[in-house]
Order: sequence, then structure tokens, then C-alpha cells
Amino acid sequence: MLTIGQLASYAGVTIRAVRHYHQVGLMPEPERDVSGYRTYGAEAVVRLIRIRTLAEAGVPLARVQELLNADATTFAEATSVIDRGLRAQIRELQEHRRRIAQLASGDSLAVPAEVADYLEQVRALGVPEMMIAAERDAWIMVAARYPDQISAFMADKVRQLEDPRTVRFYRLIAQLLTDDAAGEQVVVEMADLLAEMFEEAAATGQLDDQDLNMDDSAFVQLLDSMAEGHPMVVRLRELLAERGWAGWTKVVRV
Amino acid sequence: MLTIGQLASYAGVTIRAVRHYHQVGLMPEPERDVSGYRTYGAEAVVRLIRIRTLAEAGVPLARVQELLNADATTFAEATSVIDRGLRAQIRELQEHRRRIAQLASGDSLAVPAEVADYLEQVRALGVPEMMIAAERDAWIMVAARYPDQISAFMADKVRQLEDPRTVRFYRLIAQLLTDDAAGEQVVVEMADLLAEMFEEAAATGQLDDQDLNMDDSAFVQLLDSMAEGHPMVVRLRELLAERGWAGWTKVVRV
DNA sequence: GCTTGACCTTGACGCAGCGTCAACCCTGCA
DNA sequence: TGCAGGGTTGACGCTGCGTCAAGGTCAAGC
Repeated sequence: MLTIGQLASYAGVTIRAVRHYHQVGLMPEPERDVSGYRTYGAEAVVRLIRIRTLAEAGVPLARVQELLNADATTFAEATSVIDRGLRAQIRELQEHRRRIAQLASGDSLAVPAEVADYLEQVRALGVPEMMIAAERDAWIMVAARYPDQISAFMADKVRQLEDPRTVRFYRLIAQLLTDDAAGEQVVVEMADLLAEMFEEAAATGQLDDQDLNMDDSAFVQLLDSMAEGHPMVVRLRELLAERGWAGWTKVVRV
Repeated sequence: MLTIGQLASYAGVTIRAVRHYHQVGLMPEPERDVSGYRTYGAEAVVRLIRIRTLAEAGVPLARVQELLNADATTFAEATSVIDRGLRAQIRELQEHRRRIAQLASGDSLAVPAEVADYLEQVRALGVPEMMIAAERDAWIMVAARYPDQISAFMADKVRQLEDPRTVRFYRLIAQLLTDDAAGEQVVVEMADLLAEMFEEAAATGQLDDQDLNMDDSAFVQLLDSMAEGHPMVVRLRELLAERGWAGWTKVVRV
């Protein structure tokens, strides 16, 4: 007769696992000797090995129970179900790998590739990291709220970078953030630039497109609020208001 | 400002998950409004999305914490570690699939393929299922104890099946188990057969090979004990003892 | 007969990442 | 005013054991 330790070592499992199987009813509690030790025979070894074989194949213990008593047909069905589950898990893990690989490349942490590309272009203009980070955060939110439209948004933004005035605008931001001496006049130039571009956008109907895309006003407010942290933004909005424009995420004439 | 439900829905997670992240310190507890509701700003949405992105990529929450504050180099290192982990998991699952597929085929539940093949051949001789099951159990144990030698053992057993006396022996077992009337004379014939074969094995040195392979006497006793359940086996051992042989799993001259 | 070390016993907490009550309070609308 | 649909904390549940804790037992050497 075997002690629990011997049983466990024959089957290549831990003592704790054997006791666990008793607890959940996978193996019957065996006879005890005079001092209370569990005593096992060979049939326990066999049962334990079969349990392990199934468990190591990824079968949850609850189903091991059923499978050990199942006929061939039931067993075959069960295994095919389990195999489907395993395949699904593998697919999931592969998806995880893909995501991790994406994360590992660049600052794309939590942003889709399109956004990362755009940010890279903005970075190339010399815009300071602080501003890049703020932009990234905003686009993270947009991507979360409008996952289907994010690539269209980004395509639009990339097109805007072709306009020299947009580039100039970003350069001014860089100047404001890096050069403490730069002050009011820079902000004024920015406001003028924006007002001019808004005018054009209104004329070509681009401002109307916004309505179709950003239909969630609470979300727009939320995005706007992200910018308010900076005093420069506050001042810029004042100047834009003087020029007849309100809104930030979504621009409207007032 | 957002409530917890709004925050959760922006990021596509459950409220419970958000509260969990507070609890484990992944997200700071935000301000409360007059009635005790948590109030969030946009930066919480961003942080939550980044947490989810990492978590869904299979990063344990404990590491998400570190990664969010890590620099690019640390981050790259960490992701490669995580990717290795994911690959390992995938390999494991694939191994599980292999095992499940093996289990699904035939009565190979927990026996290696070699054993299953051997049992199939024995079954073909007309040996009743009860005996097959007993044999299978014994080989399960042998395979567990001597995984490296099991295929050699089985090759040996298959070779033995070529001997007409072995076949005759199995047929006699079948007769004993199915025909209640069959009695003493069958067992005697079996004992004679075995004694003859043991004699030959001793002459050709095959019995010495056993010593090299089965070196664990406790294990041998255990295997012997599996057979003792049947009165026929007990009687057979008596007769073999009269003919000068002892042991069952491991045969010795006495 | 005593000590020592390896092995056995039960009981209970811990783990990851939340899901799911329970029991109660707050808000907005008809 | 009532009711639906938010929010709050607190606590247990799930999987498959690992890991103390606080002992009792066995075999062996002195």
C-alpha cells in the first residue's frame, strides 16, 4: 500500500493536488491506517494518472469528472468541444502578441497606427514632446469613441499638414512652449491663422462634415476640457471668440 | 465631468473593473461630488484606455503599473519578456491540443500510442474487455514509472504475440473469464505454458534483462498487487510456485 | 528511551481579475 | 410623488492548487 506522497510521486503530481482532488470529489477518499494516514492501492495511481492526463490537456477539473465516466461517443464530443476552446484561446493569445508587438513599436502605446504615424509627422515639425503627448491623449479618446472613423480623421489631419499655415501654426506652438519670452504676439498670430483657415473650411463646407462625424456633444465638451489646462489655450479661445469662432474640438461660428 | 459609468463606457470596460483598478492602485481615486459619486475628467479616460490596452494584450495588472511609467527602453524590454511569455503559453496550448487529439482516438485514454496499439492487438485475439481494461491499467502505471522504456517494453510484448503459445495463453484467459464452467484444468494448462516459456526466457537470458529495466522493487510489488484481485490469478501463482517460479511483473526462479 | 528529520494530518488564507449579489442612497423625469 | 436607472461600499465566488501553521507519526541512529 502507498502513502499519499508515494502515490503523488508515481503520478508525478504534488501531494496538495491529490488532496485537492479528494476535496472536489474527483478521487474517493481512501481508507486510513491506524494513525490516520491515507492508504492507496494501484488503482488509485491509475485513476490519478488519468485525471492528470486530462487536466494537463487543459480540461477543467469539473469536466474531468464527467469524462472519466463517459462512453466513447460522449467523450469524442467533449474532446472536440475542448479542442475548439483551445483553438480559440490560441487565437486570443496570438491577437495579444500582435497587440504587444504594436505597442512595442514607438510611442504607439494605446493609439492605433494611423495616429502614431500622424504624431510622428507632427514631431518632425519640431513640436515639443509635451504637446505631442497632449495630442496623443486627445486622439486616444477619439479613437476609443469613434474607432471606425479614426482613420478618416487622421487622413484629414495629415492632409491639413500639407497646408503651410498648419505647419506655421505648429511651429508657433513650439515657440510658445519652449521660449518663455514669446508672448501675446505669437498667440495673436495663431488666432489669425486659425480664423483664416476656419473661414476657408466654412466656405468649402468642411465644417459641416464635422456634424456628421462628431455627434456626441458631451464627448466634444470632454475633449475641449482636455485643452483648457494650458493658459495659452484659454487666451487663444478668447482671441478666436473675438474673431467670431467658438469651440475647439468642433468649431462653430458665433 | 464624467460618472464612473460614463468613464467605463468610453473606455469599453465594466464599472467593476474601474473600481478594481482603484483598489489595486492602478488608477488614483478621483474627487467625489456632494453625494459621494466619483467624478472623472478626460485624463482618466486616457489612463483607463491605456491600462486596458496593456491588460488586453495579456500584461498582468501588476506590470501594467510599471509599464505606464516606464521609459522607452524599459518598455521595449518588458514587451519582449511578455511576448516570450505569450509564445510559451501558445506552445503549451498547442501541446494540450495534441494531447486532447491523442485522447480522442480510441481507448488511449491516458496511455501512450504504443500501448494502445498493443491493446488493440490483444483485443483482436478475443480477449474480453475486462481483461483489456486490467492490462491497460497496468501499462498506464508502467508508462508513468518508466516513460523512457515503455516503447521498448511494448515492442517486446508485441514480439511475444508472435509466439503461438502466448496467443494460446490469451485465448485461455478469454475462456476462463467468459465460461464459468471452465476451471482447474484451464489454469493448469496456463501454468504449464508459462513455465515452459519462462524456462526458455531464462535460457536465452531474457529474464536477466528484467533486472536492468525494472529496478524499483516497491513498484514491482505494486503492479503484482493489481492482479491479485482475481482468484484465478491467485491459483495461477500457486501452480507456478509448484513449478519453481515466483513473481508476476518480474519473474524469478525459486 | 530520546532525538532528529522526513512525512503525514486538518484548516485556512492567497493568487488574478474581476462577476455578482446585497442593501442602500441619489438623480432625473412623468 | 413614484419609479427607473444611476451610484455607493462590502463581501463572497470562481480555478487549481501553493503555502504557511501547528501539530502527530515513523524509521533510524544514539
